[in-house]
Amino acid sequence: MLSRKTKYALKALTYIARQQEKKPVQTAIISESENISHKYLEAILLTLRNLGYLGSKKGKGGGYYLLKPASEIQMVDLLRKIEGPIALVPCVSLNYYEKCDDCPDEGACSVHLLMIEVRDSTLKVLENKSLADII
Amino acid sequence: MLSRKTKYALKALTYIARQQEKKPVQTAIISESENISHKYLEAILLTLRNLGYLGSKKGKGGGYYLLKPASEIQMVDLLRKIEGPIALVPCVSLNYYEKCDDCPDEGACSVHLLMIEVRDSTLKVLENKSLADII
DNA sequence: AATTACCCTATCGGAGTAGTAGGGTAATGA
DNA sequence: TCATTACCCTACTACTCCGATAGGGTAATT
Repeated sequence: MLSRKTKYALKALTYIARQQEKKPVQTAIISESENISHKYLEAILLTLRNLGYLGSKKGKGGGYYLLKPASEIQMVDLLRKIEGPIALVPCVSLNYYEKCDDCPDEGACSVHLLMIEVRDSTLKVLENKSLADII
Repeated sequence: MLSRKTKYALKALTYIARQQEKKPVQTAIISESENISHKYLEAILLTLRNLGYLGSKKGKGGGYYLLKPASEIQMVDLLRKIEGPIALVPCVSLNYYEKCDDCPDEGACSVHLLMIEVRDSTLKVLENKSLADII
């Protein structure tokens, strides 16, 4: 299941990306439009900024804005950074790999092999999606 | 992420399905072979029995056994019943649908549309997999 | 009748999530 | 300059779920 945090991050990014002008968007506006708790959204936007997706401008007329064109923001990267692994079990994760403490042999594990297939099909979708695609 | 419960359930089922003879398999044997807490496994096997996947036999020489051929046990069904929804957000779940409290219009939600694609690609994998396929 | 193995209830610590509280700091415009 | 606006940061809390444990009860074999 996708966390609310990730969902909010996606919604906020699409909201910002949808703006015609490059003007910064205020957090209050996003939180009202998308029905997200204002303070909670602040924390998320801050994360997105620290990840290099957003820039911010303080003072009157300030807010958040995209640092890259929406077409260059890939869904896979975003989800991995906010949500964590794409894979459903750590032992098939490409970016967050962890060995199972119980499995002596991954190659012989039926769950392992099944989850690789699931992971790959999910990746296929996410690797071909940018922020621009979902606006 | 897949819960340990589901992973254990899959492992237990494959273990039972691998037996040549139709003889019942004891919980103790499964828990030792697959490194699963014995008591916890008991609860899982009980669930699988109540779901109609397994039968059980008490007394000496008892244990659990498959009620259906492995080829008729579909991964989608199993995962849905043990783990819950396949979808990553409730609003795109086919079997566990729930409306988002924040979204006024699902059709306009970018997250919604993206997650439908992810769900469908996952389903495509799981719908073509039976227990027999992953042994 | 004793053994074996299934069956059930209750409980618990730990981890993570969503959200709140409250304040601080920097940069605009007037 | 100075007040306003809006970003920035820390800490805390209520809540839920998960994996696991404890301890016993019951039914069916040999």
